Order: sequence, then C-alpha cells, then structure tokens
Amino acid sequence: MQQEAGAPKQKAGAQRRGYHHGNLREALLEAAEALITEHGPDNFTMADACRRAGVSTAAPYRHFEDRNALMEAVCMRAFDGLAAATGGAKAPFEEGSVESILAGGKAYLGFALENPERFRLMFGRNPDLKSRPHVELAGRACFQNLLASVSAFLASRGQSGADPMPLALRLWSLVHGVASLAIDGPMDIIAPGNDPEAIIDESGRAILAAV
Amino acid sequence: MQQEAGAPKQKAGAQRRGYHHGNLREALLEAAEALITEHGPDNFTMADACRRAGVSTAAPYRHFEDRNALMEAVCMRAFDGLAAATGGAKAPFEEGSVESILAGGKAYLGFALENPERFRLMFGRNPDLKSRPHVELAGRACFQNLLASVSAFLASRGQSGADPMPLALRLWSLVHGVASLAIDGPMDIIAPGNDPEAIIDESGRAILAAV
DNA sequence: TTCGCCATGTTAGTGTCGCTAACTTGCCTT
DNA sequence: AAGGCAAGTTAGCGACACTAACATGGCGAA
Repeated sequence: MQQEAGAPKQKAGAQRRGYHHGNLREALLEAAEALITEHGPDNFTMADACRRAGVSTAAPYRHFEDRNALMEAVCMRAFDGLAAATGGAKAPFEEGSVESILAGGKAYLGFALENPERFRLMFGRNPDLKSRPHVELAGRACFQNLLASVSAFLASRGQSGADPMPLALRLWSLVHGVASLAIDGPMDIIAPGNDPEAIIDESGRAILAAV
Repeated sequence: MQQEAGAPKQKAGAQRRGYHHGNLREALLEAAEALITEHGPDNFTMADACRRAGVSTAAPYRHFEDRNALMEAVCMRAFDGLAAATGGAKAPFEEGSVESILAGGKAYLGFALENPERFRLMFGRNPDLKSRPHVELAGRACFQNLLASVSAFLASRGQSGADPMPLALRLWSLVHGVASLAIDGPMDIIAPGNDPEAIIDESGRAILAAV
C-alpha cells in the first residue's frame, strides 16, 4: 500500500548524505507519529514534520500528495497496532470465551489510553480520511476480529447460525465509549480515580449474559 | 447618513446600520454555530464567521479574546441543549425507572445524531477548551442529571445509600459509545442499516438488570 | 446643545501554514 | 562518461489567527 513513485534508492537505515535525504518517506512518518503523539492530530503541521526531518517544507510533497495522505499512512499504521493489540490479548484464552472477548475489549481500551492521539486520529471525524478506501478497509479488518469472537461465543451458546453483528455492535459501543470518555477527559473530570477496565468487565459480562 | 427612527444602540435583532454593527457578539455566535454545523469545529475559521456577519476580520476580537473563547461560548450553549434534551426526555417517566433512564440515553443519542458537529465540539479533545472552568462546569451539570436518575433507580431497588457513580459511568459509557460510533461513521460503514437506539435499549437493560 | 469619551468598528501588517512552480543536485542506468 | 529523472531546493501565493493604530459615532455630562 505504498509506492508513490518508481525508482529504488537507498532503502533502509539511510542517513542524510548530502543533497538528498535518502529515506525521507519513513522519516516523515516517524516525525508525524511523534508529533501527533505529542500535540494531537489537529495541531500537527507539515512544517513541524519537515523541521524534525531536517528538510525544506516542500520536500514532503514528493512522497505524499498532501497533509491528509500523510495522515492516512499514520492512521493505517495505527489500525495495524490496534489489531495487533486486541488480537494478541485474546490469544491466551479460548476463542469465543467470555474472557477472551473481555480481554480484547480491555486491550482496545489499553491502546486508546497508551495512544490517545492515535486513537483520535483513527476515530475522529475527518471526512476526507474516512472516505479513503485504505483506511476504511483497515477499520473493517479490525472489526472482523471482534465479529469472529462473537460468532464463536454464540456458537458456544448453541446459536451457531445467529448473526453476530448485533451483539458485536453492543460490545464495541461499550468499549469504544469507555475508551472515548477515558481519553477525552470527561471521565477523569467527573469521576477521578475510577477504573475504566472495571466498567468494561462488569458491563461486558452483563451484555454477554443477556444473550 | 441613513437611519430611520432613532433607535439607539439596538440590542436585539439588530441589523447593520452604519459603522457599528450593533449586535456583533450574538451575530458571531450564530454564525459560528451555523458554520460549525456545516463544516465541523475543526474547519471553522474566524474569517468565515466575519464574512457571514459582514464585518472585518479584526472585529471579533472586541468580543472574544480569541478563537477558542468563541468556541467556548458555542460549546456551553451546546451543553445547555444537551441537558435540555435529556432532561425533557426523562420527564414523562417516573424518576429512577428503567424507562426514564433509557429515554435519557436515547435523547443523548438523538442530540448527537442531530448535532454531530456540536457533539464533537463538546467531547472532542481540545485541551484548551476542556480546561476552561465554564465548560467543565457545564459538562458536570449535564452529568448530574444522570447521577440523580441512577440514585433514584438504586433506591427503588432497595439500595438507597449506594454510590450511584459506578452504575452511572457504565450507562454513560454505553450511550456515549453508541453516539460516538454513530456520528463518527464507523457504525454506518461496518453495519449499515443498524439501529443505534436498539443497542442502547438492549445493552442498557442488561446493565441495569445486573445490579 | 455641544463636546468629548470610549466602545466598537476599520485598515494594515506580521508570522505561520498548506501547497505549487521552477530550479538544482546527484544516483543509477546505459 | 553521459544524462535522465527522482528527490531535493528556494521563492512565492493565498488563507488564517491575531495585533496595532486609526476612525466612527452613540451617549452622558457640562
């Protein structure tokens, strides 16, 4: 899902050698991730990324069509990270078990807490970003994880043929709500010292038990 | 010059008569609300608001310290609207009943669906906005509604003294998650044609039943 | 009635940003 | 060894947030 332009160049580990940077695309991605982590996606500027990478402000446009294209690349990396986090958390548990589903939800929350600005980039409303097929696909792939778990859960409850979507949406809404409130501040302001994981655990069990 | 009868310094419903606008503060607030509704808080610019109000780009700074101060004023109006919507929806039902709590949650969702960009302004991460005491207070006041309902609900279940906070946070997380996913797009993309209200209804009942 | 204060407008200007155009450099193929 | 072309550069455009200094005119006081 990348190759903007054709020719090979010095690839990995390249340092600035002279006139040419050598690995600017990767350097910009790393700069963007760092700056987004630090200041949030809204305050990210191309100029900042250029300064951090040590190039002129026109250089990025050889590698990314515009600011949003760079954001898109960062966004997709973030989705990969989220999928890895949730997938990894479920691994130790039996597929379709309550524990595995809750572990996935808590990993989703953990990712949001550890990478709040990435999370905002992924789920904030940026119509231009949302409409990019790659981003949409990455999000969909993430959700497949949950759908599969829910299908297995329903099967273990004797509902093999049932549509997993309604239950998956309930669980996703819960977990996403906890994560959003936790990182956007209201939860800390309103109820400092609470435990977001506990909310997922208790409400999640209630929702699963109601099937 | 031109002026009809000599209404001095018109306060309400004022039209531009000459050098002075007459009611610029209110005009800017209305322009900002319209522009935010149309293009989202991130794409709102002071210059747009000025054009819509028919004044120069320097004029707003006589009424608002900066862009964020204007956003703050819009944000607080939005919190008032949310409080009114949720409070009004609960009114027909007995305080503390399951139906009243669910109605409040659905009204919260309804507000988000009807005013997605306002909702994003209120709950999106804008550290400068969040830290303003007025905004924090408005948000807290909104939450008091829910806390009161949950207290009454617990009392009706024979738990008069219990702390309503944990249950309130579970419900808020659920409703906020549904609203966020519904307006930020993922829900439509992943599961078009679903019914967000049903999620609140079903999960809400499950969470309340687990008390 | 007149006068002048000063709130509320204005124009002009600064620095930053996203992005483009046109030029330059130097790696890689031939 | 030559030169094509990817990938840098500088310069510049228009938009933005915000400021400074100036202009207007409504209103209260003399």
